[in-house]
Amino acid sequence: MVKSLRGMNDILSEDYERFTYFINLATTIAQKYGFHFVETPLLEETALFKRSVGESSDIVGKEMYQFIDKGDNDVCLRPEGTAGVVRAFIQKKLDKAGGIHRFFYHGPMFRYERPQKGRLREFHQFGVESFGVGSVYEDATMIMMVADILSACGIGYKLQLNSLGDQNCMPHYRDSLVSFIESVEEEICPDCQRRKATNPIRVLDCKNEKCQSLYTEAPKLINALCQECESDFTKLKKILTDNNIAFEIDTNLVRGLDYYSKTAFEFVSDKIGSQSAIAGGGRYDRLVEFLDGRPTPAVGFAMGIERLMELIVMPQASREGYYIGAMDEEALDLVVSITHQKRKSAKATCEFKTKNLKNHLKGADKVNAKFCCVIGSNELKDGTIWVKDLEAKSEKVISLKEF
RNA sequence: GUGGGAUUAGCUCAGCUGGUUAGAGCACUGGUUUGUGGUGCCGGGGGUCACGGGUUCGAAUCCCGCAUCCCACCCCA
Repeated sequence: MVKSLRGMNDILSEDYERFTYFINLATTIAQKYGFHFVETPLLEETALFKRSVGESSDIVGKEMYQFIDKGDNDVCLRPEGTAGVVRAFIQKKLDKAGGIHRFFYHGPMFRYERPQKGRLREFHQFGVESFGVGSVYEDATMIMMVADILSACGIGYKLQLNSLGDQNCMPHYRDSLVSFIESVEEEICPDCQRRKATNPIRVLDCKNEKCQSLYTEAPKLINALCQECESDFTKLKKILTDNNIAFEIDTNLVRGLDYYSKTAFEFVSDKIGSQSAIAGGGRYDRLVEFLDGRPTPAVGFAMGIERLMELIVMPQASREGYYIGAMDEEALDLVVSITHQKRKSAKATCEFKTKNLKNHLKGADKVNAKFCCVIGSNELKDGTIWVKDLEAKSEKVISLKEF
């Protein structure tokens, strides 16, 4: 039997109900915040991600579905959503048009990772990107939007917050951190020795106990912020506090993608195992410029839909529509025609087998219909139909015209 | 990519130190004395025990390999 590829799932039945419930809910909220849907290709030039996500990230270094297409182009399946949206933003010359542009998207992403719970090779993200607003109010707005979406889904979370600094303060901090790492280089774990070169900030959240004890002496980014980053971060904390959004500062919080600066945030859940980040985002004021656009401040976030799935609290499904069946062979054709008519205005299920009343009621109950409608020999003779409201438990016989 | 655990019916799982035709609950399906469901009763279908080898008179059970899922690392949503 041919099976789906490792780490790639089918979404159907109840999962699909849940999936679309989330998408619809998140879409409604994003639209309330003034965001517009954008769809970008699943396949992009590999160079786009090398330049945006950054080659130091494992995502680009070893997790991309990359290949040469028949036209000899180096292409890959998108491992994340932001790069494509930024590319589209620049390609449509919205950077030159100026003004504010707010987008949301959802769709599959691909990373060649070793799968585990909450980590798939094809997974789905819902994300938003805001271009043209440099104000930290927009950062706060992003966080509020995530909080709104999660709350609407009935999902509990913890919000972790950090500032990554900007091009003024981050390089200085990075230098001082690297020289600190060099001072303890002999004693740290091999992973950290590798990180020193690829992504030195990452050493801070190493899980090795020995490393952690050494890093208590390390310089903290939060103490090295320049004046602008410092005041933005202070302002952000005030806005969140004013709006009753609880957060904790995590000075070790690092976004995995190179393009982030200033505000970084992550929403985590303690109910879904080790892959606990359910949403993450931050500011990326330099990315548009990196991708050859006019410098444009930007901020965004992405949510991992598979990680949310089991946390979403669905509203109870209510009875809906009609179940229509026959108790006599002779009434079957009529029942099919009636169902066809009924479907112009409502959900209707037609039973093709004749059954006794009891079994029709069972059938109606199984498809969660609100009305069970049956035609037997009496009704066929009189041109009527028997209708029972399964919620109100009331029943009546009405003419087919009335029905 | 590294280390560990699991895999038996559509689902959740039993199945002892190898021993007749591999079980349960749920789900599905049929019937239930006069036309009343979700909540009665009786029946039925469904499993090359993940897959491939090996040991044995005999393997769901022991051994090896492989695939997938799960856990930790790594990475990240």
